[in-house]
Amino acid sequence: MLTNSRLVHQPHDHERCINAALLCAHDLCAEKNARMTKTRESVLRLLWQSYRPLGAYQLQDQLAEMLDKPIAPPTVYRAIEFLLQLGLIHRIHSLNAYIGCPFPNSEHSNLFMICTQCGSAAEVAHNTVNNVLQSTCDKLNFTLQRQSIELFGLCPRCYDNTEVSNHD
Amino acid sequence: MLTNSRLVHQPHDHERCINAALLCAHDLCAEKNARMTKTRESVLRLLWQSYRPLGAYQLQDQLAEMLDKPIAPPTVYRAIEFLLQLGLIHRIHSLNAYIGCPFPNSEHSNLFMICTQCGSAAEVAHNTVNNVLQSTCDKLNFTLQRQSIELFGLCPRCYDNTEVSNHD
DNA sequence: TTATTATTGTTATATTATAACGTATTATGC
DNA sequence: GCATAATACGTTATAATATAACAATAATAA
Repeated sequence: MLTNSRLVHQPHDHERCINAALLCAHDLCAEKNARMTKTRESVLRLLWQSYRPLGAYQLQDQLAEMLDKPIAPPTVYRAIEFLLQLGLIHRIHSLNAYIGCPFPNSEHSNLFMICTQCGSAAEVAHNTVNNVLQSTCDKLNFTLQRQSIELFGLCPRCYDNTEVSNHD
Repeated sequence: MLTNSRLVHQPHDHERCINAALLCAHDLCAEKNARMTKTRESVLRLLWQSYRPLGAYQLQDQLAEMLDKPIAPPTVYRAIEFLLQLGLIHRIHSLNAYIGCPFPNSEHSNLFMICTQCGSAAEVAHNTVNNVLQSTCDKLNFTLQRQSIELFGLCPRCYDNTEVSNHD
């Protein structure tokens, strides 16, 4: 199992995560002959900075501030589209929001655990899950191409907080 | 495993399915003291009639035709909201569309197999899948509340058609 | 340098969803 | 039955999300 769950839910030096992700993104672009422009990198950085998925118009606001100039929706959506194509970010459909992918190189489940309390989203890649889904598809003669798994509930931290408040 | 996969992908007397679903919906309403009005029943029928999920504005058009009067978006969204609450329909987030639930009574996976060719969506309830997801959440101390699983690929029929055309 | 391609800017608009408030309908107590 | 409350629907306006189309600019290649 591969996950950023602990990093999402526990304090750590997140600047290092962000920098590593950006480096990795640059490498991937070099490899694929794609251009990591200022706009695209800024969007990727913003998505990494946030522990929870950001909507396109939240990104628009933050990007405008970061680049200190007005940004129109198409600019944001183009950057999103580019990063999605490269697998550097994911779309969370049930939230109409986007988030940085912690392991863009590996085959994975596209599985997210989204906290209904704090909004954080952790990604999980788990072969067992993939295998079960694949075999279910096989049984029904469904040729699986891609998947989107969004789990909602309480993250460890918010669960603990709830417990504490229940003791009041 | 519980699924409507075969019904979705093979010819059959679908009128009977629709009528059974409507009857079942009426029962559920009686049980919960909810009102199955004409508008709500019409929306449910339309969603059942279609083998693929329908968007709110597709529903608006079809509902206007069915009831022979103009229908505004809020009317559609209210009916959708009502039916969602009762578990009679589901929302497919990645499509912004809605579909009738073939087994509203049973606990289930909220798992859909959506054909990228014909757009059909079959629902699957599978304990094994649920268990694997639950245990994955347990491992990461994530308290699962609900889930949305959307699998994309080729349904049996479209896969067969593709095979045939590959022989050309 | 010039031609070519890729990216961004800009304006307008499509698509999906909801807020707010008034009217009509249905259920309930008397 | 009738008054009352609760529920559902009609209507208008608008919010939130996303894309189309074309002009301007920047990066790359010839």
